[in-house]
Amino acid sequence: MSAVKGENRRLQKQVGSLHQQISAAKLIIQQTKEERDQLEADYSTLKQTCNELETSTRYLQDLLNDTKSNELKLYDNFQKSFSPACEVTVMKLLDCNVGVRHIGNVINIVAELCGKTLIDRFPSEATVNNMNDRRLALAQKQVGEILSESINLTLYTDETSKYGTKFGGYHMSNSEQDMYVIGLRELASKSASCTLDTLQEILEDMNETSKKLDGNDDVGRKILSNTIATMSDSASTEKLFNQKLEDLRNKVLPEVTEKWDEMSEEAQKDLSQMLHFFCSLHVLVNLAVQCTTVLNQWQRVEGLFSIGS
DNA sequence: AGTGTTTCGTAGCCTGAAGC
DNA sequence: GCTTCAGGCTACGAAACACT
Repeated sequence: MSAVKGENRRLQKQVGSLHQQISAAKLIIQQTKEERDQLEADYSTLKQTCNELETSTRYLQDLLNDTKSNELKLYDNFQKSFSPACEVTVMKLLDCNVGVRHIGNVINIVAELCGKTLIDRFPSEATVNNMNDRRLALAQKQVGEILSESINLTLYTDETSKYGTKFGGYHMSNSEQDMYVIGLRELASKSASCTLDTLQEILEDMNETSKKLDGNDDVGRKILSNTIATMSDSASTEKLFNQKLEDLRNKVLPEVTEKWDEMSEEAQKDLSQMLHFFCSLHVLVNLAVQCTTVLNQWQRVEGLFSIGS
């Protein structure tokens, strides 16, 4: 009996020892796992650093080659397009009001000044025009981005006729008083609905551009919801336009405002409220026209009296 | 994706005449 | 000598088209 007990104790000891060994093994496995994770993280960091260094080396090598070489290559024959640096240069020259027909020559002349010779080709007028279209699209996207992030926007609208064609100008300013042109479009008529349709068209275009470039298709609605005031002339159509704009904005507000449903009715009403300002220049112009007519009349009467005397 | 060419209407520069 | 004005000229952007 005592032998059995002794054997039992021995076995229990062995089991205890095995448990200790298992725990130690588990600990080692855990430590190994942690070390492996750490090594993997280090490897990833080193790989990233290595890639960055390779990129820097390539850049410096290109820079060195460019410095050594007298040749300037703007066109990539493999990709069949001009380099991004060339396109940026063209856009900068267009910003300086260099005519599209002269861009190529300007690049050539400046290259000569820097002791470089252009190889292959430089952008033609048609290519510059294409780049200009892309420049405008980029500008539209940038304006859309800025305005959608701004608060307290004011919308300025005005219409004019030129050689029988009607045009609408749309501008916006933010709380820092920075002014942005968002569109100058041809209008079918100066009616309020047509003016509003064109504004919606402009916002939709901004949406499309933003969507194509970074997948954001909410720019137009954000700009509309951020618009809290309008400024226009005193034409009756403008007053109707303002009303229609408010209606449109009220439709959009619940869709883009966070926790709209949790807001009190009063808070919702405050957010929906818009301010409308009207330019009085036309009143002054009309006054000046009337004054001129009266003064001419008076001058004529005075003249008659002088002749009479 | 880019080139070359043409057409159109417009804006702005240049120049000469006239007036002060 | 300066300013203003009108007319001519040039360059411009935009669009269209055929082509590479």
